[in-house]
Amino acid sequence: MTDAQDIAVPPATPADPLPGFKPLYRQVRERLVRQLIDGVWKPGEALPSEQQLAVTLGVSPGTVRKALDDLTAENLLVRRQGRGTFVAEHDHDRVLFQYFMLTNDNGTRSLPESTLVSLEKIRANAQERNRLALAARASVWHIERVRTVDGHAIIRERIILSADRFPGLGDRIDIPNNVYQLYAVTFGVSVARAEERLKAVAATPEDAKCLATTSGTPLLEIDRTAYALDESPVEWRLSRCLTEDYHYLSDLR
Amino acid sequence: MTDAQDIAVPPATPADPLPGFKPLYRQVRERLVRQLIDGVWKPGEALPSEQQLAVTLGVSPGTVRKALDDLTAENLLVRRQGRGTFVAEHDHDRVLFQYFMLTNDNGTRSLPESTLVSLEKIRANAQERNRLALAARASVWHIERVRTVDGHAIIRERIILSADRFPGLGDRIDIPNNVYQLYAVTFGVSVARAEERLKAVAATPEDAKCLATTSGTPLLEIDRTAYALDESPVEWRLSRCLTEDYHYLSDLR
DNA sequence: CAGTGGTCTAGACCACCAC
DNA sequence: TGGTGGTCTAGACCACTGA
Repeated sequence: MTDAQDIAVPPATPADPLPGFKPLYRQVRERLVRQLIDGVWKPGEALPSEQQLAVTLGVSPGTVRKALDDLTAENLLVRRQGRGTFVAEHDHDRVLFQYFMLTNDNGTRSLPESTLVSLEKIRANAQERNRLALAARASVWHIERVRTVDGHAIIRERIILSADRFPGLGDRIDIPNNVYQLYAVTFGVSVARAEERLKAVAATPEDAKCLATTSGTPLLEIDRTAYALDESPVEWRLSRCLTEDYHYLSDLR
Repeated sequence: MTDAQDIAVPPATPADPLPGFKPLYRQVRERLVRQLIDGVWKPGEALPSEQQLAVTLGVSPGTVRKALDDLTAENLLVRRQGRGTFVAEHDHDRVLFQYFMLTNDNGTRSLPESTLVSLEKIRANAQERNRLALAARASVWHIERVRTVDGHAIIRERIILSADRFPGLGDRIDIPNNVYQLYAVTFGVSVARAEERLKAVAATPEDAKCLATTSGTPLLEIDRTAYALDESPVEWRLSRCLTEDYHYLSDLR
């Protein structure tokens, strides 16, 4: 067969409207992402084999492979030789290594425990609407937590979520430590990536109380926006961290 | 031809000593990296074409391509369609986007100007020897600079380098703003990647003087170790940044 | 126009895993 | 043992660049 520059459209899917010519493996990638968004395969489940996907999509195995390689590099899929290709889960390790960069100065990494301070639903202010791309009179959840390692409070965090996107979240008695798994399993929202903006700030009196330190102590403020598979903002999280015995690790490459 | 599980060793290069079986494209990658280290192709220069490399190395074009793809993903090479594959340079854009994460809160990015404060050669202390993997009585350069944007001092930085690896550096009248280009062009040392550890600290009186602020002001401390192509530590850099109008941008994905 | 990287295909065999 | 991903090969054609 020679170049078939577009995927033969199988069942019912709105074909890309003359996209200015994307490579085939790009189109395959986007088809797969859309199916991930639609929940065709859930986190932890296996995709069809490369061979099957190639047949289904009417594309050569090499092209499917390239698309899967890309998605794996983006941490959306996990490949296990001899077993298959799986939808990435927000398990302990992924959250620890991909979404938690605070490291003990002695080099060890661990996820702090969380203690819920408050959980309320309020009308979103302008900044919150902007960060989460919400409509004019939308509401949001405010989750306040203190996070501890070995009984030492090191992080004070506030999480802000669209109340529409996470209905009934406030009725939950327990907010698990790993909220990204909660988002995925209970609300069908998978966090695909995040951006963090870091500043050094002075502890407010309230910070000082939560973190057992003194007002004015320098804290590392982490301002995170997390995005879903469709690039919509899912979560706005503001953390303030004591960095006397910890540091934020960033790899430049 | 069927699988040739090892590269045919052309001229004179010590063949890998039974590596426990690395994939061919890995071996190709390592051969290429070694040639980069040896300066066979200098930053900005073009490598031979994929076709030529394949013939030279006695490997199929697809295998060469995979190795080049990996090196490109690591920012060691740059590919330009229709032109060739080039050794990555530490030009303004690379330094700005790969090695300078401080961003104005309004979203603009730019490299601050540098003002040299002091440059001296001293005996390395234990911590410096440890960070730079130096021998017992080695010496180091200390470069102190203040960095400004629009006349505002926002960063105070100290750079520590092995005096042996950068001979005669102290005789230079000018230390350019872009030191990584200096390392590469003048000393043949290419920085390949770096790790940064971030903390919030209180400004010392000296910090306060350099940055036109008050003692105790929260500063973002960036502790960077930069590594060469052979993974040896090249530079230890300690920066203290005013983050009232700036933030450190970190992508989680 | 010739030369380069970029895409796509097709098929072989290897390494690993579960049964 | 059969199925999966991982590697390697071979060759066609496309897209881009510069002379």
